Amino acid sequence: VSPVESLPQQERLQAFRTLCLRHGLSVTHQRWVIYEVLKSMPGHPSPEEVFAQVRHQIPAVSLGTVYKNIHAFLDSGLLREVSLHHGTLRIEANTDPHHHLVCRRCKAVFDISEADFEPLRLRDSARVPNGFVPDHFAVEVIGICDRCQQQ
Amino acid sequence: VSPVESLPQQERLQAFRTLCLRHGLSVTHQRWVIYEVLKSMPGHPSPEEVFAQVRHQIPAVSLGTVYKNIHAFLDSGLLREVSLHHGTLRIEANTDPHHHLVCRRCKAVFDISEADFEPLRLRDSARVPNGFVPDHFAVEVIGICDRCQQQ
DNA sequence: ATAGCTGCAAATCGTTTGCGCCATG
DNA sequence: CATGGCGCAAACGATTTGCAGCTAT
Repeated sequence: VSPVESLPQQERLQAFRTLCLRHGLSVTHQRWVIYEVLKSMPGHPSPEEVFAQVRHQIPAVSLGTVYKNIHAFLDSGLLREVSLHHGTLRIEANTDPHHHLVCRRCKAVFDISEADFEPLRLRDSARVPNGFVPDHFAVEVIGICDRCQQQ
Repeated sequence: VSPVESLPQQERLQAFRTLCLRHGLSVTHQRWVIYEVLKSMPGHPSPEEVFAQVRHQIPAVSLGTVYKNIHAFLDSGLLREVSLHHGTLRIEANTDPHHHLVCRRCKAVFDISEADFEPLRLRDSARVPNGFVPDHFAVEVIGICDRCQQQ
């Protein structure tokens, strides 16, 4: 439970107003409820899952509104998506061990050799969920590519 | 240019036959062309992009066949996809610095604190594409989760 | 006031599936 | 000759869009 979530609703709303102001978004009832739902859901919800929850509080809400608001949050940088999501399947034809550089703006992906990293490993103290057996690491270096830099 | 790509076509085909045998796939003309196209394309092609290329060599090929073969490659482990692809957008509501554990089989995602990793960094010798400005790392620990383990 | 947001319904896009025919092992 | 793969077309699920009325600033 993060400190923000334990604040009374009044103060959470105030914090949300500030956040929206900073990110250039206006504050609507739907947007506020969608944000609260996002923050309260465990894991990494999909738009449909968010919609289902929001519906409990605003029965007339539309799925389109949920999508529009999620994009408002992502585009303004107020929230992030879990992983680059091209919306389409991408095949990795490079079978050499390597990782990826991803441009935050245009989502272009570049390869970078695994040998370019200092060895990566979990601390001995790391607490991994029960019984999860790690196999390998996939690293994304998020940043801005040359082209996008110049615009 | 990988060594495989520079072999004459005859030998590449032979290598492909071996690969298919090892992964339990039969060898068809379409499958072979799709594989060659995948290997020859720079970057991380989408099914549509592959389809467009394959069409140059087999005008009557169908998009469905491209999808089926891509899945044959992925399911058999002959190739990988670039990144976990839920097929749906996932929102990251956790704003604490953390990384992800991803189950290869069911694609479930768990959070793991950034503090659980030994410090991650690029070697000084690392060669990053011109002008790419790194911002932060996103690590996925790929493996098998408890539930999937037991099935 | 006015620019932005909402709900609705239709459109679009990526992907999957069912089927009758054909190629591979 | 038996199984699996092919092309085709229809189905499907996720996401986007256009629009007319309402709301926040």
